[in-house]
Amino acid sequence: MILKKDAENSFEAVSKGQPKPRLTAGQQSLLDTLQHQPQPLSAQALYGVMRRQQPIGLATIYRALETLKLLGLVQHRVTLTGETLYSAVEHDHHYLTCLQCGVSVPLETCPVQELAAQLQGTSSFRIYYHTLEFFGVCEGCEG
Amino acid sequence: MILKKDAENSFEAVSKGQPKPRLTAGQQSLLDTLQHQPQPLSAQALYGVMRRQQPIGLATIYRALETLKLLGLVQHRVTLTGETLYSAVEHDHHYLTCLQCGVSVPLETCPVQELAAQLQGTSSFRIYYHTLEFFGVCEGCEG
DNA sequence: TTGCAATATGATAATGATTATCATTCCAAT
DNA sequence: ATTGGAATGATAATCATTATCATATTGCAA
Repeated sequence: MILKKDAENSFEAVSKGQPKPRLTAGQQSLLDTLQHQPQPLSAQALYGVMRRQQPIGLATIYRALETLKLLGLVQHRVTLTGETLYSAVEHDHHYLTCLQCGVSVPLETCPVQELAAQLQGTSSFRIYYHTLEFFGVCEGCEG
Repeated sequence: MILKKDAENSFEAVSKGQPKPRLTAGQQSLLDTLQHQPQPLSAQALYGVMRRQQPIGLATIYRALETLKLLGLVQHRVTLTGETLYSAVEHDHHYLTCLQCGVSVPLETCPVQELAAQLQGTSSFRIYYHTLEFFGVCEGCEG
């Protein structure tokens, strides 16, 4: 999925004849915040970041993330410790994670785009994003 | 990674000159149970299943799953509701999940094997398994 | 075989991220 | 301006997972 970078309302970029919900100020604000992060963030971390700018409740963060996820604007992945990390849907960010120490190394390549496109045609799903993660043991832990 | 199906001790199949820990009775039992499941199961579900055969504590299930994961014998994935599902590492099981209703459709193809092999060489990781998941909205929910 | 040390197990309490609740506030359309 | 519905905040509740700790089991050496 391709996302125009500086679209007024980012939703435009992915809506394809869908009903067009407007983002609330809070949701837009969260999306902006997320788009300026170099790393995926947990809801709690976002809470900390955003609260420095404006008063906002934790529950609102969770709800906004859920909404944005449903709109295909935000994607998630789950760490080994069970926290969910969120990021704006822009590029692919895939990881190689050590099951032992938990360190995650971002990957460059993503061979999944083609399959995604193919699935889009084959299945009856409208595909928003995907996760691809490798798990193993890193050199340091390989003892 | 290829796993001989009826190996005495399944660990043999993936150990490649590693220190060779023996599985405890409980761990082996859990692995057997998992290998006979057609679907990935949560720890709690495994607790329910295994308890019908023999007395076993929930904490033991979690510990055994962790151990087997570190040995490369068991893999995990996390559902939208936050529960972790475990399965024996045998085949690839990838999914297409609806963000709205949560339904998961298993996929057939897996284009990741080559990349995995490549990564094995490039990175300093010993790769055990990977997850590949697509998220979107299914036809029914596409309102 | 006996005894010791290390590891595994069970039961249960504690943790912590996420959700549900509910009263209040904001918005859009009448 | 008024009203109905959605959004928000604060907080309590939920629930999978972890930590704790006492007990049981195993591996190993004498």
